[in-house]
Amino acid sequence: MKGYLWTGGDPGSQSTVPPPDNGRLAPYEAIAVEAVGNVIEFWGFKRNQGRVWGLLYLRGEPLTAGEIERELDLSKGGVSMLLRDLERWGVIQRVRVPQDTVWRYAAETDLVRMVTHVVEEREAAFVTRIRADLSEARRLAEAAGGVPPERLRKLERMATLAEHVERALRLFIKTSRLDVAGVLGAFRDGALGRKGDR
Amino acid sequence: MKGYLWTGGDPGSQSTVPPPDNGRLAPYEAIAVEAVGNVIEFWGFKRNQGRVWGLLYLRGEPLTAGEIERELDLSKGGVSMLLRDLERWGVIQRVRVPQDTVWRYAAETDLVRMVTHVVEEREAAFVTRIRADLSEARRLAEAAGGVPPERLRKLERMATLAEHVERALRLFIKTSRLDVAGVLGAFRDGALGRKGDR
DNA sequence: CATATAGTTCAAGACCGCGTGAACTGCACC
DNA sequence: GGTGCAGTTCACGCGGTCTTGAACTATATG
Repeated sequence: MKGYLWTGGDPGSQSTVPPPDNGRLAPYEAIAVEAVGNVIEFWGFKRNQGRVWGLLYLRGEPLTAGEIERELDLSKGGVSMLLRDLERWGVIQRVRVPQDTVWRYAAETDLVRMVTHVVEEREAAFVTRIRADLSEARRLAEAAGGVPPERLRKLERMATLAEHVERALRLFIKTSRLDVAGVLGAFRDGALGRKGDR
Repeated sequence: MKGYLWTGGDPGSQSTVPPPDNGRLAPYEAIAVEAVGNVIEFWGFKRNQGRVWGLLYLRGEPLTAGEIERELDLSKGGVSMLLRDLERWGVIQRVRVPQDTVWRYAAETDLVRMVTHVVEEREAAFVTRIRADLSEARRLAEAAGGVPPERLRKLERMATLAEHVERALRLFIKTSRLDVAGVLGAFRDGALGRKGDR
């Protein structure tokens, strides 16, 4: 079992078997949370980052680390790191409820923006690099001499190809942004008691 | 060392240290091959699948498994599996040179088509599934009753979002295809002594 | 100041995918 | 039939990533 909250607690009170994990997530919540987890993983982040954000978003009200830990069955340390990441990305916000001592965390609605942003950076940089490599290869090949022109043509073609993919990629991101903008509008008012400052 | 060709061979003849891997790949070849490897890995395939294809494409003429093994410093078994995969995807072709007993492998020019194809399948199916999950979650939530309408709205929004991402994705693939088509045309004649039958 | 709880950090370990290399099959040639 | 090489299959191990859990710091409370 993972829980780590009641350090000295007597675990035998509720039931002998570790309570089957997700403390109390309603089935529909579990599904939704997993869905977000999958999406986010798909885009190259950690699954659990998505799950945490999903939970926070769905719940609407800020949760404490302990609650997240329990609901999502994660370790204390893990939650801490996940929250830090998400905060750095700007997709959750750390809030302090009046006269309460613990931090709570609330979902920003910018998950999409973050994803497209990061993806943009990552992918674009990557594809650009590839292109550069291929140019370099062609340069080298030319310099070396004795390389059949046939091959030079191939290298050139590969580079061109990369260029085109790059263009398509950028277009995708832009489109995705635009296309999603409308949704985001509606989305935005779903944010709860915090201002969307970023 | 990886080489595995001369089973009973005396490895001491050439030099005491294992010949520094990539048998004879020209620097420019190495770069190009790695570039393809990176791209392909980026799209969720195995890096070495890309490297193999890259080598075959660049070389133009069909190579034997042994040659690939040596040039790319892979194991016999590995090469076999990689080639099988690539052949299944239809991006390389197994050819038998007249009066020669070994198989040789030649690059098809359809790498791009394959990538977009597979990506299409994978991603689209994936995103679709997410959407389905989210709908399901909403259904469950409604059925369960007692779920604040606030939440229902959120679930709905997530689903809508997924839908939009899906649309953008499809568009991307289509664009990429079109955009790349021109290049492919030029590409195509780069294929050597084999018919582009598929 | 002592104690308890919230939060952070990081080494150790679980987990997973890939490639290796050995055993095996198949085929050709002698 | 036997030898040798091309090709396939698969259990194992290596290397990477993610998570855990314990030690540690910070902060509040009596």
